[in-house]
Amino acid sequence: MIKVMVIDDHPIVLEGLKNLLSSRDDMMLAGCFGTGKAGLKAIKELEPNVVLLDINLPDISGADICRQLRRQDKETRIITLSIHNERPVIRNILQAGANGYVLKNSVGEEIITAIHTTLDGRPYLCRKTQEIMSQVGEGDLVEIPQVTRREKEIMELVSKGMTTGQVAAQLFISTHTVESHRKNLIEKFDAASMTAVIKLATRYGLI
Amino acid sequence: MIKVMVIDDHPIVLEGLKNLLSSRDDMMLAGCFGTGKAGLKAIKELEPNVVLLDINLPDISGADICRQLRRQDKETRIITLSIHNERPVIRNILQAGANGYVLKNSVGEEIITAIHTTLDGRPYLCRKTQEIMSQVGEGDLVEIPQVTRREKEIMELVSKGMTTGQVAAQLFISTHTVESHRKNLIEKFDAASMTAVIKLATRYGLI
DNA sequence: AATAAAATCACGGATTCCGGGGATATCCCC
DNA sequence: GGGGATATCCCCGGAATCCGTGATTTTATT
Repeated sequence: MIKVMVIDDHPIVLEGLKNLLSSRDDMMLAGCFGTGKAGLKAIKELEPNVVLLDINLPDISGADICRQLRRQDKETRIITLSIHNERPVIRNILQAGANGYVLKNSVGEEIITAIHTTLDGRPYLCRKTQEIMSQVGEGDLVEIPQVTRREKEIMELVSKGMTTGQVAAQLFISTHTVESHRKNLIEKFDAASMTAVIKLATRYGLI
Repeated sequence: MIKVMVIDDHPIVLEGLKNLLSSRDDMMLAGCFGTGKAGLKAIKELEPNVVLLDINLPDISGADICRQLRRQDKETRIITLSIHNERPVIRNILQAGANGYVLKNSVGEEIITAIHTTLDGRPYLCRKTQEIMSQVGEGDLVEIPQVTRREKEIMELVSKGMTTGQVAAQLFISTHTVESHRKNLIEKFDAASMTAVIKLATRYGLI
């Protein structure tokens, strides 16, 4: 019996996956969680064979969750779910230690296949994802930078249109500090300006 | 026999819809097009009963296509397809004259239901969309501004991180002109800065 | 305990952005 | 033909941003 855990903050997706799993008699649902924190804790306790993980959770990024699990040298297979079909996003999560990537508009069958394939020790990408990854070209060298909690916070406020001064006031820190973070972000994203950073971050689902 | 036309620039989606329609004997495919321009022309000639329209086409925005069709007082039902599940996007396209809105991660059944419902003269929103639209709150008063071709161009270049001067050089226009466009965009989006504009535009699928 | 990473603060100068004006030419639709 | 939308161009001043360079403190991780 395969123990499957689901971590996703969308109730509808959760519901759908529940139904999918309960229709199979070789799998069982080992828990449903809506946040990364709760999910991580539960994985340690319940030790599921497979985790279906939404990579856009409110608290922790999917990549971070993967890294934390891999650091503990877990055998748990991680199949990531996402609506994002951009190369850098996919590669980023795979590099972080995910075993599979399935777009949310895939059919249930693909998820079942993904579970079996990853348990066999092979990675699994859904149809559409395979297509995307097999195309050579443009966005090839783009890496998704690792942003810190604070930097993410800064990006979110800046993307709302707040100026450096306003962000500083909101976070009770100096404008100089905010400027430092902005500079670091521009450098990390290898962007020409904060505007470009915001576009990339939005597109990659970081904010 | 219901004549259904599909306008979508994603071959995979096109393929899926083709299969879906060919499996029904009360519907027929009245043409497949990958651009708004080709689609609009074809609608005038073929006069389909229903158009399945991706709202993010490379050349013309989905909302513009709806408006153009509605201006001609066509009876054609328009069912829009999209991956975007944001309130403003949905409301915008419905206001432009669409009869239905179906998220791309919906099942084929929903599309069939959408076709029948809209032909009965009623609007149709897919399950998820209904949920989103029935939630009251936050993004309620947000309208998606109507941007011109030129403004869109400016947004795209700015979002790449180009400065006003660089954009002007690229487009062979004066920096003053670029500044005017930026100002107009900020005003149209009711944003505090260009950064916020880019975020909104990215999120709404405008760029 | 030691090293690394993240977060904090600081200065100065060149450049850019934003908001407030105004002006002209073109195209499309009624 | 007139009105409206679009695209183009111009000016100015105050504010904010970007970039280089540097440093301190807090917080993990080993």
